Amino acid sequence: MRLSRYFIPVLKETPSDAQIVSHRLMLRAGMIRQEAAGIYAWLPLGHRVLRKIEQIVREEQDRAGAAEMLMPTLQPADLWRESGRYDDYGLEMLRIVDRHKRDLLYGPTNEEMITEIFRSYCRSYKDVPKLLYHIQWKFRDEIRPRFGVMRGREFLMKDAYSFDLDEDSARKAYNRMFVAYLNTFSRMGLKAVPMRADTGPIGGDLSHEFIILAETGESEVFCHADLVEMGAPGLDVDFDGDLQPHVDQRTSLYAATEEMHEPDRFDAEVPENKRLSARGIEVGHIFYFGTKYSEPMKALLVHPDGKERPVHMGSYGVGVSRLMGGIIEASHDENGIIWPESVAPYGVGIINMRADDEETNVACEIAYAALSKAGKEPLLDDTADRAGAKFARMDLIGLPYQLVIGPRGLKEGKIEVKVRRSGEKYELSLDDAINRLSEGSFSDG
RNA sequence: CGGGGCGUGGCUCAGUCUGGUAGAGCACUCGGUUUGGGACCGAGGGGUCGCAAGUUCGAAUCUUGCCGCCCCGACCA
Repeated sequence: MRLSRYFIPVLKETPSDAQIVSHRLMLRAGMIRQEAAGIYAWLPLGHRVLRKIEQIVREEQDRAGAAEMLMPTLQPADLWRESGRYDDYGLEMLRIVDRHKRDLLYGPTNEEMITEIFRSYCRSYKDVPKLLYHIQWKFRDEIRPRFGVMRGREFLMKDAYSFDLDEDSARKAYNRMFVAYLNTFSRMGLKAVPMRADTGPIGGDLSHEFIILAETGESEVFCHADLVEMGAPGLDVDFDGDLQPHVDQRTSLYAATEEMHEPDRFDAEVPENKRLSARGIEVGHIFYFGTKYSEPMKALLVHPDGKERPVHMGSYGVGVSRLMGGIIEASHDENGIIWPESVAPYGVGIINMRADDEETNVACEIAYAALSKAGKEPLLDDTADRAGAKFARMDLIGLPYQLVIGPRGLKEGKIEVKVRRSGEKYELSLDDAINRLSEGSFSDG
């Protein structure tokens, strides 16, 4: 993409509304525009990152054996009357009446609808297990939206739903999602720690929140420090094999959010030098809830013994739009965003230092064509702006690598590569720079 | 929803207390000088002062109502 025809309305000054760093940087980098409290338009740069995050989530869901589908944003109220949640959900649910005076709602989640779909087609123990997911916009009319896209009213979410014969088999689905989440967040450059979450009336140990540590996190969290650096199982993990060891390895160490925290246990189980208390951002939540919906909604399976019993379900959410804020919170400096390569809107920023210099233009075009061909998705700054403005803007939008091409360097046959994260600069020939960027032989640390 | 605050060119804000008919910086347009880390000089365009009613000779400024937005709290992917 050429910047001269692209649309990145960067802001020099920080909008007064934004308090936390990710919100500020997203506004300043021209990624989003607020249209109402907690409702945002995604401008081209923000939209590209959103799609990259979404795609990683999708790939890891598919790898874990989940099947993608898409449910509507609007749902009939009757579905929610069946589960009893129409009245329970309260004002957070946005209710809409259509021209026929039928009650609708903008879905805050999809348990009811997926249960309705499942029960329509699945009757036998032979029909399970099933693991379905979709990535869809949701709306929760929060009393008080804040923190930009991290706590908006409208948000993009991946939610998966599992259907199994009993709790034991449901645990296998749970473990698939547990491992898939570790890999998903790891691919985005995040260190996500699974923490035991409240299971409500169901009880048991099958609910975890996936938390990334950041100063601006919404809640306080407590965990064994080793969990943070444990890493993910890896993309070659066998999802049809036994995943329990991966889960056990991470659930055997103490990790709890504020509401689940037990100070005495924390002190007893974690050596003093490993006790970590920090702020955390919840980016995923997995939950086994048994027959909570299948029972009232009559999603029943005939078991081998001929008897009907409600199907056992779990749900598994990832806050896709929230993740963007989370990634920025975890990866930025005073000059702007530092995108991990996997979610960066463009791979390399090419800065044309002098758009009126023929030799410079030619070199930029060569680099642009070569990097495009190599799949590096270059963004070429071909504007007539001054050097300082270009550097500042490129730092702000945080592409992992910058290629600086100008007359001064070209005189010596050199151009400059800057690694955004480390600030390291390399003076290279144009060909070397193109080759090394194409191969990915620079490390962004 | 309780508490606090804000709404004035695209952005950041001053002006409101003490009413006199709207300003600055940035951005934008034109001309010139510049050009490797957010240039400089000159000229110019752009504002129903959130909306409505009221008080007044006169309202951005005072009064009332409404709307929107932000922050703290309770609640949430």
